[in-house]
Amino acid sequence: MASVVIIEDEQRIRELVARVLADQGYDVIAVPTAMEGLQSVVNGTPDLVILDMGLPDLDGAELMKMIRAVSKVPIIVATARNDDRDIVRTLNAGADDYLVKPFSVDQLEARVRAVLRRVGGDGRTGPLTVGDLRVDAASREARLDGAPLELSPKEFDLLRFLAEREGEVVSKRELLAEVWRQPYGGSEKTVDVHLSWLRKKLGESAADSRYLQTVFGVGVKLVDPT
Amino acid sequence: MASVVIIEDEQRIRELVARVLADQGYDVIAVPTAMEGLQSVVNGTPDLVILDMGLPDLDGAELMKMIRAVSKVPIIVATARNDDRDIVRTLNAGADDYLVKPFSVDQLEARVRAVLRRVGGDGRTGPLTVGDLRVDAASREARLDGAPLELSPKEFDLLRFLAEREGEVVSKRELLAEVWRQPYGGSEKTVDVHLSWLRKKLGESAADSRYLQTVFGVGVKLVDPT
DNA sequence: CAACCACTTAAGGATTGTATAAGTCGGTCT
DNA sequence: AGACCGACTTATACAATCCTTAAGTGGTTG
Repeated sequence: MASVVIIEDEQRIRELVARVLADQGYDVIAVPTAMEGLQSVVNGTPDLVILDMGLPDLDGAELMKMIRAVSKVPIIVATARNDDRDIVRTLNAGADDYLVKPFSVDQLEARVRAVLRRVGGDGRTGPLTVGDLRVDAASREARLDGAPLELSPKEFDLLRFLAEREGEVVSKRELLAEVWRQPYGGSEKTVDVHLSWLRKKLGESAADSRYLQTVFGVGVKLVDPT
Repeated sequence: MASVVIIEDEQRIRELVARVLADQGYDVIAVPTAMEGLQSVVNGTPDLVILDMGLPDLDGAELMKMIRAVSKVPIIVATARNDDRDIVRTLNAGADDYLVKPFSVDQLEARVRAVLRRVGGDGRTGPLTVGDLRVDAASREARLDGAPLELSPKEFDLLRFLAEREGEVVSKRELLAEVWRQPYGGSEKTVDVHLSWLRKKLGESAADSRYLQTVFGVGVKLVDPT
Protein backbone atom coordinates (compact mmCIF):
# COMPACT_ATOMS: atom_id res chain seq x y z
CA MET A 1 0.00 0.00 0.00
CA ALA A 2 1.49 3.29 -1.13
CA SER A 3 1.70 6.07 1.42
CA VAL A 4 1.19 9.74 0.65
CA VAL A 5 2.08 12.82 2.63
CA ILE A 6 -0.06 15.88 2.00
CA ILE A 7 1.27 19.30 3.01
CA GLU A 8 -1.47 21.88 2.66
CA ASP A 9 -2.46 24.70 4.95
CA GLU A 10 -6.04 25.18 3.85
CA GLN A 11 -8.04 22.80 5.94
CA ARG A 12 -10.82 22.31 3.43
CA ILE A 13 -8.52 21.25 0.65
CA ARG A 14 -6.30 19.22 2.90
CA GLU A 15 -9.20 17.15 4.11
CA LEU A 16 -10.67 16.77 0.68
CA VAL A 17 -7.44 15.48 -0.81
CA ALA A 18 -6.83 13.22 2.15
CA ARG A 19 -10.29 11.78 1.88
CA VAL A 20 -10.10 11.16 -1.82
CA LEU A 21 -6.77 9.39 -1.63
CA ALA A 22 -7.75 7.42 1.43
CA ASP A 23 -10.78 6.23 -0.51
CA GLN A 24 -8.43 5.03 -3.19
CA GLY A 25 -6.68 2.89 -0.66
CA TYR A 26 -3.60 4.98 -0.02
CA ASP A 27 -2.10 5.48 3.40
CA VAL A 28 -2.50 9.18 3.97
CA ILE A 29 -0.75 11.57 6.29
CA ALA A 30 -2.02 15.14 5.99
CA VAL A 31 -0.35 18.05 7.73
CA PRO A 32 -0.86 21.84 7.57
CA THR A 33 2.67 23.16 8.01
CA ALA A 34 6.03 22.89 6.29
CA MET A 35 7.82 21.68 9.38
CA GLU A 36 5.36 18.94 10.08
CA GLY A 37 5.53 17.98 6.44
CA LEU A 38 9.27 17.66 6.51
CA GLN A 39 9.07 15.59 9.63
CA SER A 40 6.50 13.29 8.07
CA VAL A 41 8.70 12.80 5.06
CA VAL A 42 11.75 12.00 7.13
CA ASN A 43 9.95 9.71 9.52
CA GLY A 44 7.45 8.07 7.25
CA THR A 45 9.49 7.65 4.05
CA PRO A 46 6.34 8.06 1.97
CA ASP A 47 5.98 7.00 -1.65
CA LEU A 48 4.65 10.38 -2.72
CA VAL A 49 4.39 13.94 -1.45
CA ILE A 50 1.69 16.40 -2.44
CA LEU A 51 2.88 19.88 -1.61
CA ASP A 52 1.01 23.17 -1.60
CA MET A 53 3.32 25.95 -2.72
CA GLY A 54 1.47 28.62 -0.81
CA LEU A 55 2.32 27.63 2.72
CA PRO A 56 2.37 30.45 5.23
CA ASP A 57 5.35 29.36 7.28
CA LEU A 58 7.88 28.62 4.57
CA ASP A 59 8.32 29.26 0.88
CA GLY A 60 7.31 26.23 -1.13
CA ALA A 61 10.49 26.12 -3.17
CA GLU A 62 12.57 26.19 0.00
CA LEU A 63 10.65 23.29 1.40
CA MET A 64 11.08 21.35 -1.78
CA LYS A 65 14.80 21.83 -1.62
CA MET A 66 14.80 20.57 1.92
CA ILE A 67 12.76 17.52 1.03
CA ARG A 68 15.01 16.82 -1.93
CA ALA A 69 18.00 17.03 0.36
CA VAL A 70 16.78 14.12 2.41
CA SER A 71 14.80 12.03 -0.03
CA LYS A 72 14.17 11.25 -3.67
CA VAL A 73 10.47 10.84 -3.05
CA PRO A 74 8.35 12.08 -5.99
CA ILE A 75 6.61 15.37 -5.37
CA ILE A 76 3.43 16.75 -6.86
CA VAL A 77 3.11 20.45 -6.25
CA ALA A 78 -0.21 22.24 -6.01
CA THR A 79 -0.02 25.85 -7.00
CA ALA A 80 -2.70 28.44 -6.47
CA ARG A 81 -2.71 30.04 -9.89
CA ASN A 82 -0.71 29.57 -12.99
CA ASP A 83 2.01 31.93 -12.15
CA ASP A 84 4.50 31.00 -14.83
CA ARG A 85 7.66 31.85 -13.01
CA ASP A 86 6.46 29.99 -10.00
CA ILE A 87 5.81 26.84 -11.95
CA VAL A 88 9.09 27.04 -13.77
CA ARG A 89 10.94 27.48 -10.57
CA THR A 90 9.30 24.58 -8.84
CA LEU A 91 9.55 22.19 -11.73
CA ASN A 92 13.21 23.04 -12.10
CA ALA A 93 13.65 22.51 -8.41
CA GLY A 94 12.68 18.88 -8.82
CA ALA A 95 8.92 18.50 -8.74
CA ASP A 96 7.58 15.50 -10.63
CA ASP A 97 4.22 16.94 -11.55
CA TYR A 98 1.97 19.79 -10.66
CA LEU A 99 -1.67 20.64 -10.12
CA VAL A 100 -3.15 24.06 -10.71
CA LYS A 101 -5.86 24.98 -8.23
CA PRO A 102 -8.67 24.59 -8.40
CA PHE A 103 -8.24 21.03 -9.57
CA SER A 104 -10.79 18.30 -9.94
CA VAL A 105 -10.81 15.07 -8.02
CA ASP A 106 -10.26 13.17 -11.25
CA GLN A 107 -7.21 15.25 -12.02
CA LEU A 108 -5.83 14.54 -8.61
CA GLU A 109 -6.38 10.82 -8.87
CA ALA A 110 -4.94 10.68 -12.36
CA ARG A 111 -1.78 12.55 -11.44
CA VAL A 112 -1.17 10.50 -8.35
CA ARG A 113 -1.62 7.26 -10.24
CA ALA A 114 0.54 8.45 -13.07
CA VAL A 115 3.41 9.54 -10.87
CA LEU A 116 3.35 6.41 -8.79
CA ARG A 117 3.23 4.21 -11.84
CA ARG A 118 6.04 6.15 -13.47
CA VAL A 119 8.19 5.78 -10.40
CA GLY A 120 7.52 2.08 -10.36
CA GLY A 121 4.65 0.18 -8.92
CA ASP A 122 1.33 1.57 -7.97
CA GLY A 123 1.83 0.21 -4.51
CA ARG A 124 -1.75 -0.69 -3.96
CA THR A 125 -1.45 -3.80 -6.06
CA GLY A 126 -0.33 -7.17 -4.90
CA PRO A 127 -2.83 -9.85 -4.03
CA LEU A 128 -3.44 -10.62 -0.39
CA THR A 129 -3.51 -14.18 0.84
CA VAL A 130 -5.02 -15.54 4.00
CA GLY A 131 -4.64 -19.28 4.19
CA ASP A 132 -6.06 -20.65 0.97
CA LEU A 133 -7.94 -17.47 0.34
CA ARG A 134 -6.67 -15.02 -2.24
CA VAL A 135 -7.89 -11.47 -2.71
CA ASP A 136 -6.63 -9.45 -5.65
CA ALA A 137 -7.71 -5.82 -5.63
CA ALA A 138 -6.46 -5.03 -9.14
CA SER A 139 -8.50 -7.66 -10.93
CA ARG A 140 -11.09 -7.59 -8.17
CA GLU A 141 -11.00 -11.31 -7.96
CA ALA A 142 -11.20 -13.50 -4.90
CA ARG A 143 -10.40 -17.19 -4.90
CA LEU A 144 -10.86 -19.89 -2.32
CA ASP A 145 -8.74 -23.00 -2.86
CA GLY A 146 -8.20 -21.79 -6.41
CA ALA A 147 -11.90 -21.56 -7.21
CA PRO A 148 -13.16 -18.09 -7.99
CA LEU A 149 -15.74 -16.58 -5.68
CA GLU A 150 -18.61 -14.58 -7.11
CA LEU A 151 -18.83 -11.62 -4.83
CA SER A 152 -20.92 -8.48 -5.02
CA PRO A 153 -19.09 -5.14 -4.82
CA LYS A 154 -19.74 -4.67 -1.12
CA GLU A 155 -18.91 -8.26 -0.35
CA PHE A 156 -15.60 -7.91 -2.11
CA ASP A 157 -14.76 -4.65 -0.38
CA LEU A 158 -15.66 -6.20 2.91
CA LEU A 159 -13.51 -9.25 2.34
CA ARG A 160 -10.65 -7.14 1.14
CA PHE A 161 -10.79 -4.90 4.16
CA LEU A 162 -10.81 -7.86 6.51
CA ALA A 163 -8.00 -9.53 4.60
CA GLU A 164 -5.90 -6.41 4.98
CA ARG A 165 -6.36 -6.74 8.68
CA GLU A 166 -5.85 -10.47 8.93
CA GLY A 167 -6.29 -11.75 12.45
CA GLU A 168 -7.45 -8.41 13.78
CA VAL A 169 -10.90 -7.97 15.27
CA VAL A 170 -12.90 -5.25 13.56
CA SER A 171 -16.11 -3.81 14.94
CA LYS A 172 -19.18 -3.49 12.77
CA ARG A 173 -19.20 0.21 13.32
CA GLU A 174 -15.71 0.41 11.94
CA LEU A 175 -16.74 -1.67 8.98
CA LEU A 176 -19.63 0.70 8.40
CA ALA A 177 -17.24 3.60 8.51
CA GLU A 178 -14.50 2.11 6.36
CA VAL A 179 -16.27 -0.13 3.89
CA TRP A 180 -19.61 1.64 3.71
CA ARG A 181 -18.14 5.11 4.15
CA GLN A 182 -20.77 6.11 6.68
CA PRO A 183 -19.03 7.18 9.86
CA TYR A 184 -22.24 8.20 11.58
CA GLY A 185 -25.61 6.79 10.69
CA GLY A 186 -26.28 3.55 8.97
CA SER A 187 -27.56 0.35 10.38
CA GLU A 188 -25.18 -2.33 11.53
CA LYS A 189 -27.79 -4.79 10.44
CA THR A 190 -26.59 -4.26 6.92
CA VAL A 191 -23.14 -5.39 7.93
CA ASP A 192 -24.61 -8.48 9.50
CA VAL A 193 -26.38 -9.37 6.31
CA HIS A 194 -23.30 -8.95 4.20
CA LEU A 195 -21.18 -10.94 6.60
CA SER A 196 -23.72 -13.69 6.41
CA TRP A 197 -23.59 -13.69 2.64
CA LEU A 198 -19.83 -13.73 2.71
CA ARG A 199 -19.83 -16.70 5.01
CA LYS A 200 -22.19 -18.56 2.76
CA LYS A 201 -19.98 -17.95 -0.24
CA LEU A 202 -16.95 -19.01 1.74
CA GLY A 203 -18.77 -22.25 2.46
CA GLU A 204 -19.16 -21.51 6.11
CA SER A 205 -21.77 -20.79 8.69
CA ALA A 206 -21.45 -18.82 11.88
CA ALA A 207 -21.40 -22.00 13.93
CA ASP A 208 -18.72 -23.70 11.87
CA SER A 209 -16.33 -21.09 10.56
CA ARG A 210 -12.81 -21.45 9.27
CA TYR A 211 -12.04 -17.96 8.09
CA LEU A 212 -14.63 -15.52 9.30
CA GLN A 213 -14.91 -15.68 13.05
CA THR A 214 -17.14 -13.56 15.17
CA VAL A 215 -15.95 -12.27 18.51
CA PHE A 216 -19.05 -11.84 20.56
CA GLY A 217 -19.73 -8.29 21.63
CA VAL A 218 -16.76 -6.94 19.70
CA GLY A 219 -16.81 -7.69 16.02
CA VAL A 220 -15.38 -10.10 13.47
CA LYS A 221 -11.96 -11.16 12.27
CA LEU A 222 -10.58 -12.99 9.27
CA VAL A 223 -8.14 -15.67 10.36
CA ASP A 224 -5.79 -18.11 8.72
CA PRO A 225 -7.17 -21.55 9.57
CA THR A 226 -3.96 -23.43 8.84
CA MET B 1 -0.35 5.76 -33.27
CA ALA B 2 1.87 8.47 -31.91
CA SER B 3 0.31 11.54 -30.35
CA VAL B 4 1.52 15.07 -31.01
CA VAL B 5 0.94 18.29 -29.11
CA ILE B 6 1.09 21.47 -31.15
CA ILE B 7 1.64 24.77 -29.35
CA GLU B 8 1.14 27.64 -31.75
CA ASP B 9 -0.66 30.91 -31.30
CA GLU B 10 -1.38 31.73 -34.93
CA GLN B 11 -4.65 30.05 -35.67
CA ARG B 12 -4.00 29.57 -39.36
CA ILE B 13 -0.73 27.75 -38.87
CA ARG B 14 -2.01 25.82 -35.88
CA GLU B 15 -4.91 24.40 -37.81
CA LEU B 16 -2.83 23.67 -40.84
CA VAL B 17 -0.24 21.72 -38.91
CA ALA B 18 -2.91 19.91 -36.94
CA ARG B 19 -4.72 19.00 -40.10
CA VAL B 20 -1.63 17.72 -41.85
CA LEU B 21 -0.52 15.54 -38.98
CA ALA B 22 -4.01 14.28 -38.26
CA ASP B 23 -4.21 13.21 -41.88
CA GLN B 24 -1.01 11.28 -41.34
CA GLY B 25 -2.76 9.36 -38.64
CA TYR B 26 -1.28 11.03 -35.60
CA ASP B 27 -3.31 11.86 -32.55
CA VAL B 28 -3.21 15.62 -32.49
CA ILE B 29 -3.83 18.09 -29.71
CA ALA B 30 -3.39 21.70 -30.82
CA VAL B 31 -3.44 24.61 -28.38
CA PRO B 32 -2.72 28.32 -28.74
CA THR B 33 -1.09 29.16 -25.41
CA ALA B 34 1.91 28.07 -23.41
CA MET B 35 -0.11 27.14 -20.40
CA GLU B 36 -2.51 24.96 -22.29
CA GLY B 37 0.45 23.43 -24.03
CA LEU B 38 2.12 22.53 -20.81
CA GLN B 39 -1.09 21.08 -19.51
CA SER B 40 -1.52 18.99 -22.62
CA VAL B 41 1.99 17.66 -22.29
CA VAL B 42 1.45 16.74 -18.69
CA ASN B 43 -1.96 15.23 -19.22
CA GLY B 44 -1.48 13.52 -22.53
CA THR B 45 2.12 12.36 -22.29
CA PRO B 46 2.49 12.85 -26.03
CA ASP B 47 5.19 11.30 -28.19
CA LEU B 48 6.17 14.62 -29.73
CA VAL B 49 5.74 18.35 -29.15
CA ILE B 50 5.81 20.98 -31.86
CA LEU B 51 6.46 24.32 -30.26
CA ASP B 52 6.28 27.79 -31.68
CA MET B 53 8.98 29.96 -30.14
CA GLY B 54 7.03 33.16 -30.63
CA LEU B 55 4.20 32.65 -28.21
CA PRO B 56 2.67 35.79 -26.75
CA ASP B 57 2.14 34.58 -23.22
CA LEU B 58 5.52 33.05 -22.45
CA ASP B 59 8.99 33.03 -23.90
CA GLY B 60 9.56 29.87 -25.91
CA ALA B 61 12.80 28.97 -24.18
CA GLU B 62 11.09 29.21 -20.83
CA LEU B 63 8.32 26.91 -21.95
CA MET B 64 10.84 24.43 -23.24
CA LYS B 65 12.50 24.34 -19.89
CA MET B 66 9.18 23.72 -18.27
CA ILE B 67 8.33 20.91 -20.62
CA ARG B 68 11.76 19.39 -20.12
CA ALA B 69 11.21 19.49 -16.40
CA VAL B 70 8.21 17.22 -16.63
CA SER B 71 8.97 15.07 -19.63
CA LYS B 72 11.64 13.79 -21.94
CA VAL B 73 9.28 14.09 -24.89
CA PRO B 74 11.06 15.14 -28.08
CA ILE B 75 10.44 18.74 -29.14
CA ILE B 76 10.48 20.30 -32.57
CA VAL B 77 10.65 24.07 -32.38
CA ALA B 78 9.23 26.33 -35.03
CA THR B 79 11.01 29.62 -35.19
CA ALA B 80 10.20 32.64 -37.28
CA ARG B 81 13.66 34.03 -37.74
CA ASN B 82 16.44 32.31 -39.54
CA ASP B 83 18.99 33.39 -37.05
CA ASP B 84 21.80 30.94 -36.48
CA ARG B 85 22.44 31.89 -32.92
CA ASP B 86 18.80 31.56 -32.13
CA ILE B 87 18.68 28.08 -33.57
CA VAL B 88 21.82 27.01 -31.80
CA ARG B 89 20.47 28.30 -28.57
CA THR B 90 17.20 26.44 -28.82
CA LEU B 91 18.86 23.23 -29.84
CA ASN B 92 21.19 23.51 -26.90
CA ALA B 93 18.25 24.14 -24.67
CA GLY B 94 16.95 20.69 -25.47
CA ALA B 95 15.10 20.83 -28.74
CA ASP B 96 15.39 17.77 -30.96
CA ASP B 97 14.86 19.51 -34.28
CA TYR B 98 13.65 22.80 -35.67
CA LEU B 99 11.58 24.28 -38.44
CA VAL B 100 12.06 27.75 -39.88
CA LYS B 101 8.87 29.53 -40.83
CA PRO B 102 7.50 29.56 -43.33
CA PHE B 103 7.92 25.87 -43.77
CA SER B 104 6.39 23.51 -46.28
CA VAL B 105 4.07 20.67 -45.46
CA ASP B 106 6.65 18.25 -46.76
CA GLN B 107 9.26 19.70 -44.44
CA LEU B 108 6.92 19.30 -41.56
CA GLU B 109 6.08 15.70 -42.30
CA ALA B 110 9.70 14.80 -42.88
CA ARG B 111 10.89 16.30 -39.61
CA VAL B 112 8.12 14.69 -37.61
CA ARG B 113 8.82 11.29 -39.09
CA ALA B 114 12.55 11.69 -38.60
CA VAL B 115 12.30 12.66 -34.97
CA LEU B 116 9.86 9.94 -34.11
CA ARG B 117 11.99 7.35 -35.86
CA ARG B 118 15.12 8.59 -34.14
CA VAL B 119 13.52 8.45 -30.75
CA GLY B 120 12.50 4.89 -31.31
CA GLY B 121 9.62 4.25 -33.58
CA ASP B 122 6.09 5.47 -33.67
CA GLY B 123 4.61 2.44 -32.01
CA ARG B 124 7.23 1.92 -29.42
CA THR B 125 5.39 -0.85 -27.70
CA GLY B 126 5.26 -4.15 -29.50
CA PRO B 127 1.98 -5.85 -30.17
CA LEU B 128 0.02 -6.83 -27.12
CA THR B 129 -1.56 -10.22 -26.85
CA VAL B 130 -4.33 -11.29 -24.55
CA GLY B 131 -5.26 -14.89 -25.17
CA ASP B 132 -5.97 -15.19 -28.88
CA LEU B 133 -6.44 -11.47 -29.16
CA ARG B 134 -3.69 -9.40 -30.70
CA VAL B 135 -3.50 -5.63 -30.55
CA ASP B 136 -0.78 -3.94 -32.52
CA ALA B 137 -0.49 -0.25 -31.77
CA ALA B 138 2.10 0.33 -34.47
CA SER B 139 -0.05 -0.86 -37.36
CA ARG B 140 -3.22 -0.06 -35.46
CA GLU B 141 -4.51 -3.50 -36.19
CA ALA B 142 -6.34 -5.89 -33.96
CA ARG B 143 -6.86 -9.56 -34.64
CA LEU B 144 -8.96 -12.20 -32.98
CA ASP B 145 -7.93 -15.78 -33.71
CA GLY B 146 -5.94 -14.41 -36.60
CA ALA B 147 -8.91 -12.71 -38.22
CA PRO B 148 -8.65 -8.93 -38.44
CA LEU B 149 -11.18 -6.87 -36.54
CA GLU B 150 -12.66 -3.78 -38.12
CA LEU B 151 -12.59 -1.28 -35.32
CA SER B 152 -13.34 2.40 -35.29
CA PRO B 153 -10.64 4.70 -33.86
CA LYS B 154 -12.22 4.95 -30.44
CA GLU B 155 -12.92 1.26 -30.33
CA PHE B 156 -9.31 0.53 -31.08
CA ASP B 157 -8.03 2.98 -28.48
CA LEU B 158 -10.37 1.48 -25.96
CA LEU B 159 -9.28 -2.06 -26.70
CA ARG B 160 -5.66 -1.06 -26.62
CA PHE B 161 -5.98 0.66 -23.29
CA LEU B 162 -7.70 -2.33 -21.78
CA ALA B 163 -5.14 -4.68 -23.28
CA GLU B 164 -2.36 -2.67 -21.71
CA ARG B 165 -4.01 -3.30 -18.39
CA GLU B 166 -4.88 -6.92 -18.91
CA GLY B 167 -6.71 -8.37 -15.97
CA GLU B 168 -7.06 -5.08 -14.18
CA VAL B 169 -10.47 -3.57 -13.53
CA VAL B 170 -10.83 -0.09 -15.00
CA SER B 171 -13.68 2.25 -14.15
CA LYS B 172 -15.66 4.00 -16.85
CA ARG B 173 -14.63 7.32 -15.44
CA GLU B 174 -11.02 6.39 -15.85
CA LEU B 175 -11.69 5.27 -19.40
CA LEU B 176 -13.31 8.61 -20.08
CA ALA B 177 -10.26 10.34 -18.70
CA GLU B 178 -7.63 8.20 -20.38
CA VAL B 179 -9.16 7.16 -23.69
CA TRP B 180 -11.49 10.09 -24.28
CA ARG B 181 -9.11 12.57 -22.69
CA GLN B 182 -11.78 14.39 -20.75
CA PRO B 183 -11.35 14.07 -17.02
CA TYR B 184 -14.35 16.18 -16.07
CA GLY B 185 -17.71 16.02 -17.73
CA GLY B 186 -18.69 13.58 -20.38
CA SER B 187 -21.28 10.90 -20.13
CA GLU B 188 -20.25 7.44 -19.12
CA LYS B 189 -23.02 6.23 -21.36
CA THR B 190 -20.72 6.85 -24.26
CA VAL B 191 -18.28 4.39 -22.82
CA ASP B 192 -21.10 1.91 -22.41
CA VAL B 193 -22.01 2.16 -26.03
CA HIS B 194 -18.47 1.69 -27.23
CA LEU B 195 -17.98 -1.24 -24.93
CA SER B 196 -21.12 -2.78 -26.33
CA TRP B 197 -19.85 -2.33 -29.86
CA LEU B 198 -16.50 -3.77 -28.95
CA ARG B 199 -18.16 -6.79 -27.48
CA LYS B 200 -20.20 -7.30 -30.58
CA LYS B 201 -17.11 -7.18 -32.75
CA LEU B 202 -15.36 -9.56 -30.43
CA GLY B 203 -18.28 -11.92 -30.94
CA GLU B 204 -19.46 -11.60 -27.40
CA SER B 205 -22.35 -10.34 -25.40
CA ALA B 206 -22.35 -9.09 -21.86
CA ALA B 207 -23.99 -12.27 -20.66
CA ASP B 208 -21.56 -14.57 -22.45
CA SER B 209 -18.17 -12.91 -22.45
CA ARG B 210 -14.75 -14.40 -22.90
CA TYR B 211 -12.56 -11.35 -22.99
CA LEU B 212 -14.45 -8.27 -21.91
CA GLN B 213 -15.88 -8.78 -18.50
CA THR B 214 -17.88 -6.25 -16.58
CA VAL B 215 -17.40 -5.99 -12.86
CA PHE B 216 -20.66 -4.70 -11.51
CA GLY B 217 -20.44 -1.35 -9.81
CA VAL B 218 -16.75 -0.98 -10.57
CA GLY B 219 -15.87 -1.15 -14.24
CA VAL B 220 -14.62 -3.57 -16.86
CA LYS B 221 -11.54 -5.68 -17.43
CA LEU B 222 -10.01 -7.49 -20.34
CA VAL B 223 -9.06 -11.02 -19.35
CA ASP B 224 -7.27 -13.94 -20.90
CA PRO B 225 -9.92 -16.63 -21.24
CA THR B 226 -7.48 -19.51 -21.46
C1' DC C 1 -34.14 -17.82 32.04
C1' DA C 2 -34.45 -13.31 30.52
C1' DA C 3 -32.24 -9.89 27.88
C1' DC C 4 -29.31 -9.06 24.46
C1' DC C 5 -26.72 -9.87 20.47
C1' DA C 6 -25.93 -12.27 16.28
C1' DC C 7 -27.45 -15.00 12.17
C1' DT C 8 -30.26 -16.06 8.30
C1' DT C 9 -33.80 -15.51 4.93
C1' DA C 10 -36.93 -13.01 2.20
C1' DA C 11 -38.72 -9.01 -0.53
C1' DG C 12 -38.90 -4.33 -2.21
C1' DG C 13 -36.85 -0.40 -4.18
C1' DA C 14 -32.76 1.54 -5.97
C1' DT C 15 -28.77 1.35 -8.64
C1' DT C 16 -26.12 -0.06 -12.47
C1' DG C 17 -25.45 -2.21 -17.01
C1' DT C 18 -27.08 -3.55 -21.88
C1' DA C 19 -28.76 -2.86 -26.23
C1' DT C 20 -31.06 -0.38 -29.74
C1' DA C 21 -32.48 3.70 -31.90
C1' DA C 22 -32.27 8.44 -33.05
C1' DG C 23 -29.62 12.67 -33.57
C1' DT C 24 -24.95 15.36 -34.79
C1' DC C 25 -21.07 16.30 -36.91
C1' DG C 26 -17.49 16.21 -40.22
C1' DG C 27 -15.84 14.43 -44.26
C1' DT C 28 -16.34 12.24 -49.00
C1' DC C 29 -18.22 11.26 -53.39
C1' DT C 30 -20.65 12.31 -57.45
C1' DA D 1 -23.48 22.05 -53.75
C1' DG D 2 -26.24 18.20 -52.20
C1' DA D 3 -26.67 13.65 -50.74
C1' DC D 4 -24.41 10.09 -48.43
C1' DC D 5 -21.58 7.73 -45.04
C1' DG D 6 -19.19 6.53 -40.90
C1' DA D 7 -18.05 7.65 -36.29
C1' DC D 8 -19.44 9.40 -32.16
C1' DT D 9 -22.81 11.00 -28.82
C1' DT D 10 -27.24 11.29 -26.62
C1' DA D 11 -31.59 9.27 -25.44
C1' DT D 12 -34.54 5.55 -24.11
C1' DA D 13 -36.39 1.18 -22.76
C1' DC D 14 -35.30 -2.87 -20.62
C1' DA D 15 -32.77 -6.24 -17.84
C1' DA D 16 -29.69 -7.72 -14.28
C1' DT D 17 -27.80 -7.00 -9.97
C1' DC D 18 -27.38 -5.15 -5.66
C1' DC D 19 -28.42 -2.98 -1.04
C1' DT D 20 -31.30 -2.19 2.58
C1' DT D 21 -35.07 -2.92 5.52
C1' DA D 22 -37.72 -6.05 8.03
C1' DA D 23 -38.88 -10.11 10.66
C1' DG D 24 -38.04 -14.31 12.77
C1' DT D 25 -34.75 -17.72 14.75
C1' DG D 26 -30.85 -19.11 17.27
C1' DG D 27 -27.12 -18.43 20.45
C1' DT D 28 -24.55 -16.18 24.56
C1' DT D 29 -24.07 -13.73 28.72
C1' DG D 30 -24.98 -12.58 33.41
